Amino acid sequence: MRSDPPTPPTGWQAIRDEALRRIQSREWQAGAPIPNEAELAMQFGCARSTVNRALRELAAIGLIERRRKAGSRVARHPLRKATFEIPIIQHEVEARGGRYDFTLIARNLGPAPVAASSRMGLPAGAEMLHLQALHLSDGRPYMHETRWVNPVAAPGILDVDLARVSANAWLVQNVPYTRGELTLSAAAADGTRAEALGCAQGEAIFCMERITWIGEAPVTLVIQSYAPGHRMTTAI
Amino acid sequence: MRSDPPTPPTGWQAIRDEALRRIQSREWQAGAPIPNEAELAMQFGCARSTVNRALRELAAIGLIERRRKAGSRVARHPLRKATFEIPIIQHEVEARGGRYDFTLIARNLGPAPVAASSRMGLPAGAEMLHLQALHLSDGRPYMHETRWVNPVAAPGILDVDLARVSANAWLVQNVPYTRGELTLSAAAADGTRAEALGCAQGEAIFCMERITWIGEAPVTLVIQSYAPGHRMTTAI
DNA sequence: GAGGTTAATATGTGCAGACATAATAACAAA
DNA sequence: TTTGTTATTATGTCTGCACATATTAACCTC
Repeated sequence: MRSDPPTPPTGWQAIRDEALRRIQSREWQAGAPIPNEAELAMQFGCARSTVNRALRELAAIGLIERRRKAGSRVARHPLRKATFEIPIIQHEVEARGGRYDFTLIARNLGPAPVAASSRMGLPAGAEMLHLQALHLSDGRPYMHETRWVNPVAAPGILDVDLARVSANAWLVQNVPYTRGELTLSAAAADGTRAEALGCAQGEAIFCMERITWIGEAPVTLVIQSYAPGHRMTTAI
Repeated sequence: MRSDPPTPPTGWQAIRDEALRRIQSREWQAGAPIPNEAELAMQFGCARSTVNRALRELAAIGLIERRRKAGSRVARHPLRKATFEIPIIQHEVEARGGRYDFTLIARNLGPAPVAASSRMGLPAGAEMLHLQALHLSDGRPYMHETRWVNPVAAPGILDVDLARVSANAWLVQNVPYTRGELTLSAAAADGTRAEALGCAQGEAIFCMERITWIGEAPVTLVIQSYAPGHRMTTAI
């Protein structure tokens, strides 16, 4: 049940861990400066660059703050960061031991509602491809997805048979994005989603919304609604 | 409105960006190997370690996959990672321009319900401190928090006036954790939370659950329920 | 062929030294 | 006191080199 590495790390990771230990044991107090890199290099008998590497990793996870000339100090408010992997639905389902499948519920090309176009920064009534799909695990509804695709940014998508290839899979392979925004929220299941997910209307569902851009052009807005009870977990 | 750095990056960041550009322009195709570090160092006229640094960053965000001897290749499924900062409520509220305040609703020392103790891996009926608090923004409910604290791992907390100092603030300053787990989900507001948050019972609320350990000992389990409409956003 | 051994190779990490840069402290001038 | 200038300092980064290590490819034996 233990997932720790059996052998203790060496090199820069050992130094990172030792620094971690000193922080956690309050040997290095919150808010207080820690010895500078050169001194730590002496203590650990290694090069400064090795210490630098170790401390840089700690700074990356928000445990220490570093400033030139001022040195490094233990973060007073360990503004820790949590990292989630943005799931690829098929993998996620299969990792849970389910058989993956998906159904294209709707496909319409036409003017998008203002709610969608404005989220994407496009003029009202812009022509967009609207898709609705249901992702299944062992034949049971797993996640409902409603998506708008800007055909200007992803022209090829109009010729794809999206009942065979999921829009996400196609986009990821064919229209790499340069920037994106991800929003998590909770929402009550409306009629459409309740029906698709097979749950009661008004039930609380976990939503993940993504917008991606290629350069300045918005590519797609997707709202994924998970079946009730879905949880997204990560180690911190 | 533009947040890009005005001056283009130099050094390893320039190389990272150039590699990024080649991936996004499909000059380096998804799934295909990219030139090895030594060759790229030649191309860019820099040392291999500089290329190494750049590619390591790209690997860290999941855009390329690296294996010894096999070399680096563009990830076929850009399993991108999203990083959220775990919010410190006071800062979050103030960043949104609100005035922060909080109220301790309940404080009980006694055997914890099985749901809580089992989540923390403690025997049923273990003695724990149970707290309920409401965090306010401009006097309006912002987030409801229910928390169990293991007094064995955080003994000092029993003597703290938790109506003045929030449990989170005290714990963060006094009991650094070595490991944690964070879970996001959606839930329907039960009676307690609906009343506290001033919303209808059954309304969908966004929940963040955290468990932290110090060594092998569980420290605290906290379930934070945000007022309806809360959204958690990050750039990817 | 199947299976095992050996060599080749790309990345991972280390070192010492150098200079760049940001932020501070010390100092001087108004 | 305030303001501007000049060191000083710790981190940021780069270089060139070296060796470690994981993984593959080539080879050899049966």
